[in-house]
Amino acid sequence: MSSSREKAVQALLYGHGCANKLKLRLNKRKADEGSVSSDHQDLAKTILGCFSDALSVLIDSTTSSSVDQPFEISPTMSSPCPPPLIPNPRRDQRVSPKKRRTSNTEARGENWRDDSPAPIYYDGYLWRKYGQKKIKNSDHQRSYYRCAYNDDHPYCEARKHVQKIQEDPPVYRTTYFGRHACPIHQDAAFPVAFNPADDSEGARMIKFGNDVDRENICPGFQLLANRQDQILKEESTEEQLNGDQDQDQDRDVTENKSCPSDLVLESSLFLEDLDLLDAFEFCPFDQFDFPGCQS
DNA sequence: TATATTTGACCGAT
DNA sequence: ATCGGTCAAATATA
Repeated sequence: MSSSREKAVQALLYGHGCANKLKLRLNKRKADEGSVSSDHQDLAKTILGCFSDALSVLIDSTTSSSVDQPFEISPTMSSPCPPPLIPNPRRDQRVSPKKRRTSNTEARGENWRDDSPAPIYYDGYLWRKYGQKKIKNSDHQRSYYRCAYNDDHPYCEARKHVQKIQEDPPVYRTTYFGRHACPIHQDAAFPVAFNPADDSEGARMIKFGNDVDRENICPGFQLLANRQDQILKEESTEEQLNGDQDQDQDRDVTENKSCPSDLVLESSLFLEDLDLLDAFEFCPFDQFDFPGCQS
């Protein structure tokens, strides 16, 4: 994918997350106060739909030449390499590879799952792809990623799988396994509430914390992260006080009983802090493009 | 040259 | 026997 298209997708993903957040806020306000006009709700819904449509168009046009290849916005954007013409004889001499993990998701420590119209590019962690596999009864391949710092810190067992599970609108499921044990990530910003207890209660929390490296790369990130953390805490408290309606909505997101496109990007960065971003002259889109931040 | 991705093979779980 | 997760050489890219 070209760089400009990549940036367009990133911007759309950000916009989609913002629109989604706005819609949820309006829904919640209506439930709480009943004072939200249906016009505003419709407007938010329309905006959300526009972002979804635009993403669908871009993603479709990106993947049309390689149907089974997941849509990737990878930092290095490598092109697919052709299959080797000659099998490597040394593969037969391989000695005792690592034992594979069980396929049981609980035993493997599945922590969190997220469905989105495009693979999550930026979730706060750095990942390295180590495999891709055709999955039975699925038209699409599953990509396997592990923590990019796993080479230096083999005890960090964090992994994630990404697979397209629905065609129209496109839905990509990202499943996270294990816990980051590498020093770089275990105290890092983002993503997931890795506490299974939280997950069982329908938590879709993104945890923002300290991340010195990212702050160094993108000035203003820490301020944003701290603010996001505060917002999430407030929302967490609000949700506990909320009625059944919101709880049911959360449960649907977590259990993936239904994954409407207007809910799948709940894990994206939140947006009502655009004023905050302006205040620090921090381009919200730069968060997806660290090389750009560095320049 | 260093680094990341691709992809067929390997192998444990079912 | 089949499936899915991982390995690691080959390859692509910066």
